[in-house]
Formats: sequence, structure tokens, C-alpha cells
Amino acid sequence: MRDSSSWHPTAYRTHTIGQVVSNGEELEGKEVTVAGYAETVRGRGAICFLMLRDGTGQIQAFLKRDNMDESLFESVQSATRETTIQVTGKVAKKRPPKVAEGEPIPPPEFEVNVVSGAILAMAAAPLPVGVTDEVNVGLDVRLDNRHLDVRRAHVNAMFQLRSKVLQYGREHLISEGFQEINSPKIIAAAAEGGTNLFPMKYFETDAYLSQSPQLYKQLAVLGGLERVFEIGPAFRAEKHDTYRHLNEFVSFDIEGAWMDDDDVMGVQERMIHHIWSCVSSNDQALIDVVNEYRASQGKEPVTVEVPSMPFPRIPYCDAIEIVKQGGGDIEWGDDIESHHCDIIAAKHPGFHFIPRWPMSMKPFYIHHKEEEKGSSGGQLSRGFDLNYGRDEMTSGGAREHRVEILEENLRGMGLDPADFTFYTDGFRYGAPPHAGWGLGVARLLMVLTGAGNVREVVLFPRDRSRVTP
RNA sequence: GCCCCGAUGGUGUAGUGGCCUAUCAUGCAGCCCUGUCGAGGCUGCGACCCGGGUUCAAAUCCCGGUCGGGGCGCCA
Repeated sequence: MRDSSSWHPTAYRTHTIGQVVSNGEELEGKEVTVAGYAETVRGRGAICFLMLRDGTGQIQAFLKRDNMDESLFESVQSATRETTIQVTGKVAKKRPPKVAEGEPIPPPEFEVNVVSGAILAMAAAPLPVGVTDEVNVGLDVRLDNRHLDVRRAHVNAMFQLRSKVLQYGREHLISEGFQEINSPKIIAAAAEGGTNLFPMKYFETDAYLSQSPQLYKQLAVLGGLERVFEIGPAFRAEKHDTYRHLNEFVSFDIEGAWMDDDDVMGVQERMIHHIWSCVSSNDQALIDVVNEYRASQGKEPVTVEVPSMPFPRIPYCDAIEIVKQGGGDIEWGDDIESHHCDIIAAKHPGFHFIPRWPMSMKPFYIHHKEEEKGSSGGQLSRGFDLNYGRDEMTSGGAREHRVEILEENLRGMGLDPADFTFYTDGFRYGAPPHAGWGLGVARLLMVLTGAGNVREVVLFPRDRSRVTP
């Protein structure tokens, strides 16, 4: 549950439930008003126990028929699960539970002895997805009812972790001098080729949803912003249907001037190291909630092991050798596919970079050095990936800053430089060498939370067959 | 786009031709008990994806459809 110790009172409550739970000793005997979802309502006679939950904790409210308005007592007693209820009453110690002989007596807990309150919104019954039920629910049904699904403790914890990951990532980049930007998501042309874009109508002209902030973050750097980052959506009209792909996803992008691929790999490993360190020291409680659920499903717990730096660098040529030695069918110039990644991951568990891909496999804006050739003689690039296990987290690289080579690359990939003047013009008046990367936020969270599907860690995922809710 | 698999109460499931008037859990409704606390006890409610076919007989077999899952491809 979230730490709400510094939250202010609101129109609907004097305290969060978390505040009452953690300051019970101080608040004992004082009147508080709390509000939350009814998790269980027990008791049909003269007394009634209401378990209330808000985003910060759970507390029992104790109701005695004689202590309040009859109609309030009746309505709370007949409230359905997940109904939102506000109650006012004095904080009191709960009667201690009966414990077996020899068992330790648990620390005192507190409850609210209700004298007044109100039903805020009645929940329909039955719930399409039980919030506290132990039955498994399929992902599709959960996503159809995400608003209820997120009330479940472990799902809630995963989204809190998501927020933390973004916060720590931001913190780290800002500490290294990066500034946050926002690039347009409505673009005029198929910016890079390679992937299918979603077309849209922009008044009277055709436009597309952006597949990546790539070219715009480069323009920001060329414009003198030096070090920039953006956390924003990217859209790809690919008909993939896997645990790791979505048609709308949040990309964590950076771009820095006077840097090359090695420099930005350093930024990335320091950032991931910072994120893991912070989660490890601040947010173990959230991981515990996830693990409690995993245990109920018979799954291994996830552990937050802070990766040591530097992360291994396995150049493309070496990676090909590792796959070959591991029995994989692959040649220099082939893409390293998921099943090849399994072979590499067996040797390098955890995060690892794969730098120096063949230039022929990289987009036109990736930099190359003419003298750097691969084991088979082909031209190498300064593009890299960051992998974890079988999954690609990041793609990045040093960017080509020589405009004549950019135009040559465009022509070489069957693209017309005339379509890219909005971009190439940025390089005509002096361009700093620069580098950057784009990281899939949901994929990183899969590693952290042990989620087996990116949809788990995306609130309202958009895939091939889902545009609602 | 390719390959494989699946669809049973609100949810998750058992069920491979007649023993199904369909199992269990959870849920929901009601009753009893109760300062309960993973509350407990009792009673009840609620389902075989759609269309066609085979058969004396179909939840079960076959065909088509729809929806979903897994793997792969595609994908900065």
C-alpha cells in the first residue's frame, strides 16, 4: 500500500486509512472520517463488521445498531462488495484475535467505531472480476474490466512500481544533465520506413501517428539542447500478436550531443542500475505484494538484484559465434532472433549489450566508421541493442551527423532524401556528433515485476484486437 | 501472414457419446450464529459460444463461423 503519511485531508476524509493504521496509538480515542471500498461486510444482527480499503491501507469499521441512525446501519449491512462508503467514528483498539496456546500475540490493531457515515456509490453485484477472490481470471476478462482489476493488490502494486521506475529513470537522467522534451505524435511522412504507420486525417491532409520520437529528438539535439529525453507513446501498425508487442507503447528515449554509442550505453546502464537500486531500497514492500500473489499461483518469487556494472558487451560478431557454438543456425548478417537470444542468455543471464551490428541491418540514421568491418568483412555500424534474456529492451546507437552520408544511406535503403528535408536540413549548418537510445518501458517492467506479458504492466493496452476500454 | 490449441453459471474449472435433471471452488440471495477477522454453519440461484451435420442418443464426434490462448514471423 502507498505511503500516505504526508497526504492532506480532503472533502471526503480527515485521514487516509493508511494514516489511521500506522498512527493508531496517537489517534486512539479521536474521531476520524475515512472513505473506501467495502471489501467485506459481515454480520447480520445487531453488529456489523465492514472491511474498508482505500489506496493506502485497509481497516475494519465496527458498527453497532444502537450507535447510529438505523437507516445507515441497514444500508451498510446490505452494501455489496466494492461499494464506496464513508464512515466517521473514534479510533479504537480492536479486540485481539484468539490465538492458539503458545502462539505469539500479534501487535495491536485499530478499527473505527462508527457513529455516522454514508454510502457514496453502491456497487453492482456480482462483480465481473472479483477483487479479493482467489479464483484465477483470464487476462482478457481482466483487461475488459481493468478498472476493477487494478483494485487487486498485486495489480495495483505493479502500477505503483511502474510509476517508480519512471520516476527513478527521470531522476537519474536529470542528474546527468538531460532535459525532458515532448515531440509531435502527428507526423506528415513515413518518417523512417521499416514499419507500418497508422494513417490519419489531419484536416485536409494525410498524416500518421508517430512510430518513434527518433528524428525529432535528434533535431532537438542539433538545435543545441545538448541532452534530451522523452517518455512518450509510439504507434506501430504491425500485426504482431505476442507477449512483448503492442501497437501503442511508451518509449523511454534519450539523445545526447558529443556522445557516441559507448557513451550512451554508459548512461543506460547507470540509469538501470539507479532504478534497480532505488526499487531495492525503497519499494521492497511492493515487490512483496507481487510475490504474495505469485506464491498463490505457484510461481517463483521475483527478486530485485541490482545488476553490476558494466553490463557485458557482446559485439554482434561474437554473438553470432556464441549462437553457432550453441547449436543455432545463423550466419553473419542474419538477425538474432528470440530463440538465438535464448542461447546467448544462457551464457549471459541478466542485462547485456549487443553492440556493432552490421550496417545493412540498421536504419539510415545510424553512424558507421568506414574502417570497422565485421568478421565476414561486412560494414559494421555503431548501433546496439540491450537485451535481457530473450527480450530486446533497447535499440540505440551513435547517429550519423554527416549530411551527405545520411542522404547516401537514405538512397541506399530505397528512400528519397527529398522526403526527409525536414530532418536532413537540421544537419546542414553544423551538427554535433550524437547518440541515443529508446527503451521499451513495459519490457523493462516485465523484467522487474516478473510479468509474463507486457499487457500486465500497461493500464489500457492497445493490441491488434483491442482498442477498448 | 503461418502453425498449434481452446470456448461449460458472474469468475475459474471437472466432464472424451447414454451414468449430465452437468462437478467443484468462488460469487450471488436468504437464514442461523457471532467482536467477527482467510469467520463459521445451513438452504437456495446461476452455465454447455453460434449455425449446420452424424447418431436411437451430442457438452462430448464432424463441418463452417465467431471469439480467445500459445508459438513463430513481421517489427529501430
